[in-house]
Amino acid sequence: MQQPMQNRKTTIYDIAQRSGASASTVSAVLNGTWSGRRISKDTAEHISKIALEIGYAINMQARGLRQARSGMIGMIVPTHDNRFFSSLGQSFDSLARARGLCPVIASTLRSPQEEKRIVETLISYAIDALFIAGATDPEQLGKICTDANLKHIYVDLPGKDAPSVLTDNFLGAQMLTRKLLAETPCRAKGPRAKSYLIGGTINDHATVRRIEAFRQTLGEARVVVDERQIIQCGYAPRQAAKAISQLYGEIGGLPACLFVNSLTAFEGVMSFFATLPASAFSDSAIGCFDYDPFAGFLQFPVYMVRQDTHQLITKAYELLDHDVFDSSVHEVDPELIEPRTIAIENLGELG
Amino acid sequence: MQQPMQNRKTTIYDIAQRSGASASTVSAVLNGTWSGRRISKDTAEHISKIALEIGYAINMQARGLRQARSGMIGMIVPTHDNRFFSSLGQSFDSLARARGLCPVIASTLRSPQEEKRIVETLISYAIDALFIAGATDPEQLGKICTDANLKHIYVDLPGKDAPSVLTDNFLGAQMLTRKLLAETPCRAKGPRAKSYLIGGTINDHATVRRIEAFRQTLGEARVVVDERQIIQCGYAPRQAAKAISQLYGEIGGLPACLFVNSLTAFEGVMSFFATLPASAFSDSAIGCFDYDPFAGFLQFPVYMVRQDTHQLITKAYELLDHDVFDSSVHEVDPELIEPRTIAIENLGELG
DNA sequence: CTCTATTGCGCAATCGATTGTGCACTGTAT
DNA sequence: ATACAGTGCACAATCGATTGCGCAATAGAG
Repeated sequence: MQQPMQNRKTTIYDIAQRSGASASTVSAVLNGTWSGRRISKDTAEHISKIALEIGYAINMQARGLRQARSGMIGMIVPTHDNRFFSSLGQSFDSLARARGLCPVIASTLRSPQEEKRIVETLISYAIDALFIAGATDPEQLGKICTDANLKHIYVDLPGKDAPSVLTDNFLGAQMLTRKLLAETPCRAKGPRAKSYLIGGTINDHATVRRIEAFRQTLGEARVVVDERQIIQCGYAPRQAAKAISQLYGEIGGLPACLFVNSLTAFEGVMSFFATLPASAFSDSAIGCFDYDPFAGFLQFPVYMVRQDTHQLITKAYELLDHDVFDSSVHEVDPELIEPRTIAIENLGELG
Repeated sequence: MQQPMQNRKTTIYDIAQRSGASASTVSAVLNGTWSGRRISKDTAEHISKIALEIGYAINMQARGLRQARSGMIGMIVPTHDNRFFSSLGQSFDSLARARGLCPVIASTLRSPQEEKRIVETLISYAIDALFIAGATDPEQLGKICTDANLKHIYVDLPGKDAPSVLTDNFLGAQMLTRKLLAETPCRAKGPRAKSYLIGGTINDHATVRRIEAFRQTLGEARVVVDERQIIQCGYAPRQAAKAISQLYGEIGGLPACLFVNSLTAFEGVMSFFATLPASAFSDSAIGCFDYDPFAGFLQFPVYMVRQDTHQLITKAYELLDHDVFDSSVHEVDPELIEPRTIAIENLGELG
């Protein structure tokens, strides 16, 4: 059936020759516009059959050039190797393919130069839309997209010039803080009786909202939070390890309530915790914003907030479909995960 | 500087007009072949300046159409949301961009139909090469790639028609099994004194090699392994949970030595472990092929094997660069990670 | 001063699919 | 028989960059 080994790939012209029809007819048949072009059903079926036989595959670059679109949709993330972003990526990928688009996920490594380069590259490939998930300089990217007339949607961070889909970080942090306060053994005295939030940076909108909720929730419990209880050490495990170690030294133990602001920071915290005796945790309630299945099974209970990545991406696609281009903000509720629970799996590993 | 808002994007023809040069000259200047085409340095600089001013961005579809290449490189993985594959993805992405290629990672969800569709799609976009990491039907994909004249390299699974880069699964499993045997408390009696391997499927080459090593290493210790000690329950957490629960019932506790074949299976195992008292683990040595930072900090020690994803991808790119197209197999050593260790981070989160 | 090299660059075809337009033919109403 | 509407399809331009080829101008040789 297949033709042996032409070095050149088969084109609509090859099919035109074999079928006796013109290239435009073949094109119309293969892209589904044939009835609109008043091609007879017989012709259409004949051509389709030949295309199948010789194993025709369309050249998307040719189509894209003509149509000034590519059928690809892009998303930028800080890194792939992160539970949250890879989960976003999985949903992005599945939903893109479900609507016939080719997903392209690129990582920026949190570098403003890289994220600019990447977006420009994606624009050169004429992607049909861009999801911006994690950007150090959203304004810069927004301007580039606008100039290039590229639809873009912010995911997990708010943008000024286009719609955003966010986790309700305030709600999540509020749930987590309340839970931690409720579960705190309350035996700790002095500086150890305080609550601490560790990890993240002020540049990050999510972190800002979580801190607000942390403050307000503690305020409801008539506790005043001072600056030293909010430890902004970034996301890197190493920094977090250093920070928690220092705190431990300063207050002579773990605080009654510890809110870790990201999984990567929690990795660092854990590497310090590993040096402590089991008894060190008995007076503390520990929580983490973001979910990891194993983190729920440590020696001590860890409360976690799980963002609904699938819903975030689903909403983002809905905004695309409905041609929403204002700078509206759409929030998705996260979920509080109790210790020793395996959360419902993402699409990936249902097998 | 920027022109206000042309609906159409600027092309080399726009630059040709403004500079007084021809489109072919502009093209040569912008793609770097100008000295080969004997364009003067003055002209080149003049054109480059104009291109910068009006914010020209090349149309990669036009270039790709003409050159029958795209400047994109593809990789297929089962899922994004998996520590191993997302780590592969991160290295793939970084190294692609380092050599000026646009990375495209697509997930197959372990479906033969999907993986076929995806590869065909990528071929339609004229990707320059494809890394196949995780495929249920590698032969099928190999044939498609060969027919399309597409360079492909297998990563983490061996292919028959192209080079493969693999973790030395035998070595990894041997290291892990030896470690587990050395660390087994040896107090368990009867059926609980045996060693068990749980997770994975026989269809998977990695699993096969790991089982071989498990068997041989136990053989060295003069232990015969029967079929029931190798529990092939797939990768899904749920299946693994069921399997370990059943085993626990059958042998009246945990085995002296438990080799879990993947992180996802280990998630399922953990969800069962969470129902057990801490004392249940005292007679067992537990290990997992694949690494998770939190899994190292559970109530009991967990020995893990960490695959060197960066090296796997680096080698794969080297094979591309050196035009290796035979079906040679290249192995990369994994690393045994002791409990309570944070392994060296991947590129992603160096911050 | 003529003749060949070399320099510098433009012309036009090309990649493969899409799409606006128009031609030929059939059927039908007048 | 003439006109008119529909049917079914082909022609050729087009998207934007690349590239083989060739022409003009200048430089240097004799």
